[in-house]
Amino acid sequence: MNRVANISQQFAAQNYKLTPQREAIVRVLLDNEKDHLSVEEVYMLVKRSYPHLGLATVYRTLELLCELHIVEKMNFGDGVARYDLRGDDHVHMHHHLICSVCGKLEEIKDDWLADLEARLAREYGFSVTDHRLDFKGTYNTCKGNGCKGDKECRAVS
Amino acid sequence: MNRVANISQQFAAQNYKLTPQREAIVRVLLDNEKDHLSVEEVYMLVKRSYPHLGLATVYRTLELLCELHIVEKMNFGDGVARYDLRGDDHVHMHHHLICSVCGKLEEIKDDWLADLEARLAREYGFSVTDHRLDFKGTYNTCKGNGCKGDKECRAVS
DNA sequence: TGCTTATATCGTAAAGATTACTAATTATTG
DNA sequence: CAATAATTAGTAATCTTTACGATATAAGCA
Repeated sequence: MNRVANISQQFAAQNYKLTPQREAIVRVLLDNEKDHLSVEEVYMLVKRSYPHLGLATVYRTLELLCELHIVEKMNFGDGVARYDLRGDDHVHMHHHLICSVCGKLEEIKDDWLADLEARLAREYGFSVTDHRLDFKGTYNTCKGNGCKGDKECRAVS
Repeated sequence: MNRVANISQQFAAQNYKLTPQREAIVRVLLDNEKDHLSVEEVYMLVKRSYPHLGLATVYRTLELLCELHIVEKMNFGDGVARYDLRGDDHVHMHHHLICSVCGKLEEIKDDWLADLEARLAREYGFSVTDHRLDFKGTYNTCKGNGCKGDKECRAVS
């Protein structure tokens, strides 16, 4: 099924309407699925198709999408919230590689933690609904390019 | 060795001084090692032993401690940065369990990801210097207490 | 000791991100 | 069509963090 129609149904199921503004925002997210857009970035992109849209509407819509578990709100330490589309099944099980040299952020869509989550249930009595796993380090191809300095510690892990 | 003296040496090694203000802040962090204090919380606590201290000094000192890899800056999605003491060896390899019902935040100090990190080096050419792993879910003992509602989605994973 | 220079602090102003709020607009219901 | 509810726009207010100028403290040296 068309993904916009699918999301439209999810809105309707919770008595929300997919207004033109909201649809324009959803389309921007779908068109930039690989990125982790900030509110400001969504705002800029959506203005191309909907020039009149207000910033507060972007905030409200992203919050709503989050409530519906369509997107995930994340923070990578650059001072702004970023949003990541969840899969159709609403799970959000992927990992990030963040390179200290080039700043690249790569996504890995496997779920490597099934064993650990079983162990948490067994040993800690804790059942996992979601997780977040980020690795910080360097790509071998970036080695020797020099480090951007220790200021990177200012970013949030 | 005394941990404050140890940290004092680390300051000196980088030509920084452990001023009375900085020492008061370090002591608050050591006395509350189990917590993940925010700047505001550190500020409140340190005022007991150093009532005259300014907020900007707390920001600057925590940034400095971060630069020296003595603390780790983190974000758990409540809108403020939080700080976590690293071990004496400066590594920061532990995990968090975050309960959606009671809000408890538990730390697990094992390193469960050595295998995955080997795999990243092998398959992705990426060498890990640090990682972050948070699990969201519920403790079995919290089940049935009712959920605080889906507003939790507003928090950053 | 006194002078000079660098470092650190204080208090607050400024910046940036997010939320709150009011009026206006659009849709829905009867 | 009138009345009610939902949504949006625009902006003000809030909150966290950073920047800045003045003051204070410490270190180096004649």
